[in-house]
Amino acid sequence: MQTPDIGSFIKDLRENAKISLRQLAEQAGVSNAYISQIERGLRKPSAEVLASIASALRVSTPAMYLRAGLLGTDDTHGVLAAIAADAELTLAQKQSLTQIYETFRRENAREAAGTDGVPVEEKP
Amino acid sequence: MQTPDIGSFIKDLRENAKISLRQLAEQAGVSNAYISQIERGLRKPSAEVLASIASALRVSTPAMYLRAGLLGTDDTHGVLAAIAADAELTLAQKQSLTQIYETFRRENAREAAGTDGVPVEEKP
DNA sequence: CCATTCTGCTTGCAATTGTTAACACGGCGC
DNA sequence: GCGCCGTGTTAACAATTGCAAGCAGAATGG
Repeated sequence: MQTPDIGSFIKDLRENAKISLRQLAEQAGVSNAYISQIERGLRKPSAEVLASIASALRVSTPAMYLRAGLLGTDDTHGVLAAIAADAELTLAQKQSLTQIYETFRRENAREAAGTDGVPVEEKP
Repeated sequence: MQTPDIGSFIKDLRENAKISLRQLAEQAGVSNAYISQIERGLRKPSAEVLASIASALRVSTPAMYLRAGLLGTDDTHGVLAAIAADAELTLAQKQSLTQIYETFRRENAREAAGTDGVPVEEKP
């Protein structure tokens, strides 16, 4: 596994924030016992719990996922992730953009020829 | 939940790719029965399984997470997600950049103490 | 000295994930 | 008719998540 351990990452963040196990548990909405087990690597938290903890620790969800090994590297261009995490788009807009982008990518991969009818605008 | 169902999304992608349940299961490395249950909304797949299915269906992991409701809206600027998904950075570089960025953001939030949702207790 | 109140840790327990069987239905060849 | 492979579905099962409740130890104060 690429993740050395997500527990010590969370623990570092928690101690850096100078809050106790129970305080973090309360803010994240999970039990204190579970936080303890997560920090020592005894349990592997789900994505939902991971996101809650990230929110409580003022860390972005993608950052936590990346650390947990849930977000990989080579399967995508950066564009999609940027879309997914952009705070200035609504969820519907994200899904539309994402789906369009994926459709384009699939078609490109299938045909592999440059006959492209719809130009793709690059957004800085 | 904002996601009506992740199952029909997967099913649509699978039928669009014209592959069977078992083919998708094999490529994703999960059981065929489980794919069936997921597509009908009987089970909620974990992030790992979701990522495997996404890979098998040639869809990016963030796109799948977004569709499953695991990736939210208000968590960050697009910067971090872009870092996470950038194929030209090593994992270690991503983590370093991410951590630095998060640290900056935390310090900004701490010093610009004004319109804040959750107060941070400071011990004098 | 004892009570209180922190800290984190351990122990059962319910709910869920994900698998390995099977199952029913349908098409095609003998 | 009978097999054989294909589709998706269901049932029983082991493994895991996540929680409520209680544990020991240290600090503080009556």
